[in-house]
Amino acid sequence: MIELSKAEFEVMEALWQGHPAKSSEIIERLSDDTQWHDKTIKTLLGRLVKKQAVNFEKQGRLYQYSPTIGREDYTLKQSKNLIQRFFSGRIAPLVSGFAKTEQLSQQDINELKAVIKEWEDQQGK
Amino acid sequence: MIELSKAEFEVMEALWQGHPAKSSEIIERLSDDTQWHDKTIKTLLGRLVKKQAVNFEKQGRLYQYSPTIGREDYTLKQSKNLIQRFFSGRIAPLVSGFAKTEQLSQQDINELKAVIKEWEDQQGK
DNA sequence: TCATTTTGACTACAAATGTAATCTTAAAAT
DNA sequence: ATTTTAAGATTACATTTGTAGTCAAAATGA
Repeated sequence: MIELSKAEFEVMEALWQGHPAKSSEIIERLSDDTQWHDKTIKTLLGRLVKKQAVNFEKQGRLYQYSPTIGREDYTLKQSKNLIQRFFSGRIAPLVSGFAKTEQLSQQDINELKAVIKEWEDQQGK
Repeated sequence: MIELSKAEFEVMEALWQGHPAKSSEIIERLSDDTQWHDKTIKTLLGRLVKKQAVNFEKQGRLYQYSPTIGREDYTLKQSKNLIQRFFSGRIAPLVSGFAKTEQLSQQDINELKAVIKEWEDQQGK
């Protein structure tokens, strides 16, 4: 599985916002959230290409970069990995701990209910 | 916040199992799960002391190590951090994604229901 | 008592990571 | 046409991490 460092993940975020994208666009997008030097971002892009999390096509002398992995896939895999390591693969302890100190919205509750309903329908079947 | 590497976290796991503990005990516990050389574990223990995740008391020429941070605290903080970075701080997307590919137990479901109930009681109040 | 083992302290070293700077070449500006 | 700029390639360098090895002192065994 492709592993991304935190900085690399930030670059992926910028790329997931829209692609293919030129390095100048990625740098532009990241300028909102970070103070990174453009050289830094180029370095990170290069590492992402090496890791095959990103690929590019040449448009003349410019490169058009695209992610090779989806945000959903990546974040979910990482989340599962953490849940495995920290909570023996069970999600409920995480949710109850989380709920104790974080604000849950009505939408969160609705989505949790939907998950439960789906599970119960599955059981009855 | 104290940040632990993966290897350091494994050592903490061994220490959380029971403490204070001598390095020989920690090494013994870790021998079940890893192939680490005892020197490696000593190094990691030293780094944990430096990071102040662990402290020790001298018992003669031996050290008795103890964690300074709780497992619950640490894992929950890291989880929140991940939820923040990956899901804008909302837990529901994680839960629904998780539920799609992982097995949920009846216990998980019960705990999720309890979280929901608590939230709803809070709202009505 | 002398050799051996064990503990903790210190040192080692490659890979990954954060954070750029320099070099080369082509395009853009004057 | 020459200078300046911008992109990508290559190089740099400190810190963190994984994974030990060496050294000194104390304890233990023969």
